[in-house]
Amino acid sequence: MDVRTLCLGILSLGDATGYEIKKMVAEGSFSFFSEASYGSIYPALTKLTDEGLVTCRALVQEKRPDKKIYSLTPAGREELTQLLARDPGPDRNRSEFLAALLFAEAVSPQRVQELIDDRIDQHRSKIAALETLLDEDMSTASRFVVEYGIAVQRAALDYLSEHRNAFGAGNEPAKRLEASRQAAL
Amino acid sequence: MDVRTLCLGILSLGDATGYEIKKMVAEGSFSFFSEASYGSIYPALTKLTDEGLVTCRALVQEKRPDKKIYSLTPAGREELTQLLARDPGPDRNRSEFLAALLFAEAVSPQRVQELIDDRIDQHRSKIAALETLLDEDMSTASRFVVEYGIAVQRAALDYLSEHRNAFGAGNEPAKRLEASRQAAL
DNA sequence: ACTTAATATATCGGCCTGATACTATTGGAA
DNA sequence: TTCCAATAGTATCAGGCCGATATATTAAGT
Repeated sequence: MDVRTLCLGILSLGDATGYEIKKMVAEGSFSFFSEASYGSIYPALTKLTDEGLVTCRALVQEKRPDKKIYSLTPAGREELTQLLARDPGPDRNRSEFLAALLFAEAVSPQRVQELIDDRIDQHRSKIAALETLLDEDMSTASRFVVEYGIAVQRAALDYLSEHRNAFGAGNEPAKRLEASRQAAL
Repeated sequence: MDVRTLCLGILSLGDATGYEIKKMVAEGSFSFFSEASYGSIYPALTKLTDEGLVTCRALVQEKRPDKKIYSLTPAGREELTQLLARDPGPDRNRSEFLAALLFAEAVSPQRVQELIDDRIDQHRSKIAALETLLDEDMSTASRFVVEYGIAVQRAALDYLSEHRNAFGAGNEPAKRLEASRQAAL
């Protein structure tokens, strides 16, 4: 999902500033499945305004920098509906941690252990943060997404906890692999 | 993890061509946690060659286009060790599917149901594909990563199966949200 | 007194994706 | 048998996005 669609979607839930959108994708329940930087949010908001899909009103603040509050227009809502009608693409998971484990031939078993234990702590923190988000009067969709996130994080945590001793012996190096073996690697 | 490091890591497991590297990240056990396009792999390989971290030998084939087989040099292996010594960044999960659910106010319950059921099928396929990869004489690390992937996919599948009827009634729209509520959204 | 975090908008280099181009062979469907 | 799709390969490019950085003010912690 590109940042343009993400902004449209977030604004469909209520007005917001660029700064608030960034906070929502970084810390809110969006944080589990999306990301976006200022470098993409602000230009997207500007472009959406030019296209008439959102409107912007400036709010002058005395003790803070001025805010630009964006609102979805009917045309924007229509555009979002069109965008959401398409089949969503597959989920994408990226993990430097898992990559490091796969390439860890040169890394000591102690270091691997440390990496796994750190990751276990991080999953615990993430789960705690997601549980904080749970709230009795949150929407069905929000609850669904947050609980989904918790379930997945917990599965990772459990797997790591149960297999944290898997890397005992050394690993065997490889030379030139057969093509048939490479796919299974 | 940038494509440069990814190539170095894959080549540390055995020689490969750009085409093979692409196949491994797209279909092999790397597919669960990383991705890379030709547009990044080929330039990365060229640059790594220039830097002396990999070497390239051309293999002329009669009935196929010529191959360029890349091998890691000792300097490349050293560079990889340096790169892997840093703490891995956090995992990143992106999901258009979850986003679509959150923004689904305008979408019919029937469509939501369809979306969830499609996703359930996709998870089943992915799990089956990962299980195919499992092999008795695969390395400890590969097994760990693939099993991790299966565990996570299965958690998602289970959650979806158990909550596929969660979206019964309509959702309530929102106007301007309080900042304190937005974080919890 | 000093530094860190939070509030807020904005730009930019460079990495990366997705699409596309080009060529040739093999396997299966019509 | 003929044709199409998939496979095997390398390669480029427009445009999207991240991460870092700049700027400025205030609150709070040390």
